Order: sequence, then C-alpha cells, then structure tokens
Amino acid sequence: MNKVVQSDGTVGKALEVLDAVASYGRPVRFSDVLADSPYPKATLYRFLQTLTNQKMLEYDDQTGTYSLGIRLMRLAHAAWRTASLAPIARPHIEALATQVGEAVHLAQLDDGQVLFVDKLRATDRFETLAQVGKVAPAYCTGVGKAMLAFVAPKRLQIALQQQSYFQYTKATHGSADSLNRELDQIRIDGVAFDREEHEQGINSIAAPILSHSGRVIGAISIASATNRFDADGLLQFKDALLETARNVGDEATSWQFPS
Amino acid sequence: MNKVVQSDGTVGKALEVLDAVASYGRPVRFSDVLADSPYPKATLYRFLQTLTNQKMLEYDDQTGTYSLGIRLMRLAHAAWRTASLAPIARPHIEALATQVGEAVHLAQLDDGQVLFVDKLRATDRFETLAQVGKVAPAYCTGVGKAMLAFVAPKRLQIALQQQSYFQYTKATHGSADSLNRELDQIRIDGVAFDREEHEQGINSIAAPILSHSGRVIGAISIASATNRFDADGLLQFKDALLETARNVGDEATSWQFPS
DNA sequence: GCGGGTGGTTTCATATAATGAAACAAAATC
DNA sequence: GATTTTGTTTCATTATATGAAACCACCCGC
Repeated sequence: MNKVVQSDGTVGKALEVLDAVASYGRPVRFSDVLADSPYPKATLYRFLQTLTNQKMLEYDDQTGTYSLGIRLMRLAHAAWRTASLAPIARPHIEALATQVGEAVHLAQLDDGQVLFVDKLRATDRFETLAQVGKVAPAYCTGVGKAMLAFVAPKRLQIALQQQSYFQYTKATHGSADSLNRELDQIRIDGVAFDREEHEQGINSIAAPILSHSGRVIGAISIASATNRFDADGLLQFKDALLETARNVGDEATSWQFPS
Repeated sequence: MNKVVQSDGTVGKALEVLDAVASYGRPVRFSDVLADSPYPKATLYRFLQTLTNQKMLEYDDQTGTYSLGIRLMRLAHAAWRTASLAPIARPHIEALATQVGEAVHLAQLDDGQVLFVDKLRATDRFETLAQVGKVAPAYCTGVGKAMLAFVAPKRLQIALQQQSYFQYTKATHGSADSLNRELDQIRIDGVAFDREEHEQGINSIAAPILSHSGRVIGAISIASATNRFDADGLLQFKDALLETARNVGDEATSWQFPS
C-alpha cells in the first residue's frame, strides 16, 4: 500500500536513522533510537557514529545524547539559496509585505505537505508558527489549498491521500470530499482562504505561484490575526497578492528557461 | 597537513558528494560534478541517484541539473529547534533588539567558522549578509572574535590555523599575530568589535555566551551601518549586550544540566 | 540524413564494506 | 557488592559498493 521504499543501500538506511533522530524533537540517547529502529544494536551504533563523524549529528558527552548537527544548517542554507523560490521571490514579497503591513509567507509543496521557505513581517504580537523549513499540513492552510487547487490531477490524487485530516479546529476540513469542494471554488476565485482551520485566531488569504507552463511552483499568503482582519477583510489584498504571485511566477520561469 | 578525513564508509562518501553539489551554489549537471570528483562515472552516478531518491538532491528533468533537496530544509529546521541556541536565546535577543533598535545576530562556532543561527531586526536599508545557516569567517567578524577570545587554548590554536586571513577590507586582520593581539584586548574588555573588517560600512559589537563551566557556546552581536553608529557609538550598548549574553548563558546552562 | 562527439546510463565480475550475533565493558540500580 | 541496564567492540559471513568498459541517445555541424 505505502511506498515500497526498498531503502536504497547503506546511504538510505543512514538517512533513515537521521530522520529517526530528527523525529524526536529533542536530544536522544542511544537506547531511545534503538527502541524503534529496525536495526540491530551494532549496526545502529555504527550509523550513529558515522553520522556524528560527519557532523550530521552531534553527540553530547555530558548527557550521552545525540541531536541533529550543524552541518545540516549549512547545507540547508545552501539549499535555500539555490533550490528554493525564496531568493527570487524575496523582493516581491517584501514589497507586498510593506504594502499590506501584514505577515507574508512563501511556501512550496513537498510530498503533500506545505514547506515554508520564507516569511516576512511576522508581527511580534502573534508569532505564527511558520518559520523557514517548517512544515505544515496542506489541507488546512491557505498556501496548501492554493497549491493543491492547481496541481495536476494525478498529483492531486496522491496528495489528497497523504493528508491526515486531523481536526485542528472546528473549521478544519475532515475529509477529502469537503476539501475537494473547496478546491473547486478556489480554482474559480484564484485565491484560497484559511479561516482559522489550522490555528485558532489566525486566518490568511493565499495565491498559487504558477510557472508559464502552468505548473504550481509555490504559494504566497498574507496572514493576519482574526481580530485585525477576518476573511472578508483580507479580500482587499486579493489583487496585490495575485499580482505578486504572477510576478514571482514570471521571474521564476524566466530563470529556469533563460531564453 | 589537513584533516585525514579517511572518509568513513559509503555514507561519508555520499555526503561528500552532497557537499560538492552544495559548493557550486547553483544547479549543476552530472558532468560538472564529475569534473572535480575523485569518483569514477558509474560510482558518482549511483551516488547522485541515491541522494535524489532520498530527496537530499533534486533533479530537474528540464535542465538535467541537480540541486540541493528540500529534505535538507526540513532536517535543518529540526536541527535549529533542537540543537541550536536559537530557541533558548530568542526571547532574550528579541528584547535586546527592541531595546536598542538595531539588528541583533546570534552565532555559534563551527569548525573555526561562524555559523549564524538567528538574526533579528535587520533593517531593510542595509541587509547584512547574515541569515540563518549562513557561515562567515571568524577572524573578521564581531561574533567570531568574541568566541575565539574565550575558547580553550587548544581549540584556539586549531581555529587560528583554519582562518584564511583574506583581506575583505582595509581593516581586515591579515595574520594570526595581529588577530591574537586583538583577542587579548577582547578578553580584557569582554566585548569584541568589528570595525568594517568584513563588510564596508557595517560594524558591530559582540559578546560571547558562556556556559557556567566557562565554555563558549555562542555569541551575540549588535550590528549597525557606520553612518548610524561608529564603533564608539556602539559602546553604549555594551552593558545591555553583556547582560543579554549572560542571561542566555545562564538559561542554556540550566537546560543542559537540569538540576 | 549522416558522422562523430559529448553527456549520460547500464552491465558485471571483483573488491570492499556493511552486517549482526555474541562477547565485553561500564554504569546505574538495587 | 550483586545485578541489571546501557553502551561498545569483535569477527566471520554476507551483502553491497565499485569501476572499467560497453552501451545508448542526443545534439551539432555539415
């Protein structure tokens, strides 16, 4: 049923271990990792050693725990600069953020999930959870729905099945059906709303970024606290948002196909 | 002379390839990587395949190029949350940034280099190069010198040799000797200055963050454009800076040794 | 449309590295 | 001080990575 990962080689297994460590969200001891690892002690031990040598993990002598290494941050920074939309989109979303005076987020779709690659002007009052590298569900966020609405049908099928439909708030979609109906509407409107579906008190308006060939390459949202703007209030930003999304799409396309 | 990497196993080699791709700073074709890779075609090919499978790399069909994958950003976000000083330091440096109204940076030392793990309030006028995950030289930055001045002698020896002493500006230190003399002064003052040594027009004042055991765990700097504050002008922030650094150190220590 | 170069992919016997059971060591815990 | 838990090392076996070479496909000039 699931992807037949058929873990490609030693490297794949090592990265699996890395993910395992990451998934704890805190420093872990050897035995923690061992507990839910398919590998025998010795094998896992050597993986952890290797990863630590490579600075992908960091070992704390004092506590005997492993945590993620800083090499990852270096690599991710490089990834951000070269492989994400962020560098291209920065000037545009910066202008947008200044114009509307609200927080602006830039996200890409990754394996059915939303990955935030940039955020600007989060007012300090309400710190949304979004930060660069942070992932969020697609089915209950503005950027997520904006992207889902415009992906190719095949991908949409897959993506819909990857959603958990966990009920974050009262407004959260509980099924693919209900989500699908909204996606239809989004395709008509051109923008998506998050009406406190992921986080109580936060809503947003979002637009997809499309390449010239029509492929979804990301999304931009303007997010606000409900006590400042409700969904209808955010509607006033629609034109500016769409214009920004178009500009980013244009520029991204011309970068990818230089002539 | 250099580190005897003695590449640990297949995983090490694969990560080496990953670094190679990262080092280009742009999407690369197979033959680009092959050109300066010690590995034969077939081997390199399989590495790239594996890494792409694993989403550590991304392959663009259109252009036939590899770039860093999105999985790295997810991992790095997790690393940032669990392994860096940033989450602990955030509230403190946020308060400092608000108080002084200038950009505040948080950095850690990584293999003789400065790694920025957080930055706040970069005014949009002068965008310093610093961003999360970005690395910079230690010998010519405020945070770098603040940390070097307080590391253990052994580590300092190693670190001093890892510096390039590239002359970024007229004020850049050109040798370990001249740097060492300044470090002596920094140990007395408790704070370090960057007087346009890395970037023309930017200077900063920085303080190390020390654990209770006296180990350097990071540094904080306040950076400004020279036309707003010269080094003497930044001196007014010394007390606030030192206080913040102390608070962060205290809190970090108590997290690491909970009782 | 034809030759030939460049850039990328696959094959396969061989060498190398990963594997994991089990023994071992070192702390914690009783 | 005995016992359990947790972490580390050994070593014969097995699986995996390796890389030379063959192969394929596409582009480019003619």
